[in-house]
Amino acid sequence: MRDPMLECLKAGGKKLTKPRMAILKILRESPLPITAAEVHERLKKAHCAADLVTVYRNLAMLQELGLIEPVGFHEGQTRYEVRHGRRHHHHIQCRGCGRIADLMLCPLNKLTELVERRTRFTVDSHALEFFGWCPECH
Amino acid sequence: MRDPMLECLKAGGKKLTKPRMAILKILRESPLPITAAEVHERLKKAHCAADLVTVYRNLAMLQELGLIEPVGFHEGQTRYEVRHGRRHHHHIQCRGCGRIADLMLCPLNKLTELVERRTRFTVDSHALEFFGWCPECH
DNA sequence: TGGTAAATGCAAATCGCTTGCAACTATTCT
DNA sequence: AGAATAGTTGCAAGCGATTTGCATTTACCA
Repeated sequence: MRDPMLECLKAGGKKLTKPRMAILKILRESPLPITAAEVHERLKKAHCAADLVTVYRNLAMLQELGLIEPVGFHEGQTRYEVRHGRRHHHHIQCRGCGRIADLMLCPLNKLTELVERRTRFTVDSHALEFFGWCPECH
Repeated sequence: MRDPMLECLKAGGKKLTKPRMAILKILRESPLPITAAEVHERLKKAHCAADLVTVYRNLAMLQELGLIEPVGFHEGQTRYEVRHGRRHHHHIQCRGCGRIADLMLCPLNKLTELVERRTRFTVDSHALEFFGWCPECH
């Protein structure tokens, strides 16, 4: 097999069903975080249509296994992005057209320690998104 | 008058109604970001009950005027926090009990320029939240 | 004080997401 | 290969957060 994501699924006692494989493929092919509705839409286009409920259930499961990560932009819906094999990074979204771009940087490695010292929390993860205007929108 | 928030409302052609003033008071008295439902609840307790719809409409309006700011923790609901007169800062939320704490720091002043150079977006704002475990939860 | 634009409350609608359940299907065990 | 079974799926219904339509009320400027 030799596919770390599939191996992780097996290790978790998950079955490699047709809808699941199609959903995973779509997630892996998307360079940017996508919503459940978008996954569902792309399934249709790829003639592997699965129910939207199935999409939600698989997204939840993949997130639990740590294979995908939620990304939020205050849009009223959650986007997801594959984690495996991709470097930790953040995003910027255009306030005009909603376009999202990857931001291959993270200034927080050093800061985490400071946050832990100040708050006495154990920091587990963080979310960082930028908002602004893309070249086309202004 | 001499209240910058009220002045901003007037400048926007907004009326200073009773429900609105009560909502504003609650937001200003909350040291941490709160949800629409929480505002609504506290209105009741303060015997200034207003409809939940009114709360939502006012939150949307205050956000448009830039007087309050949304804060998201992937909770399925949006929290809001007064901006005026408070220093720019971020938050950390406990994955166990949901408790939120202020984090009076922002490592992004310098970074914004780099982001703009790299993406060609004009950066307008950013959101940064930390997640972890508070002392009580572990 | 009256006129008017804005705001409110109520009911109903919408949206993103979750749950219950009966019908399937990938895997595992003979 | 075939049966047993645990995990999955689709459909219908449910749910919580937020929005919309509309008739009624209210702040506030002339």
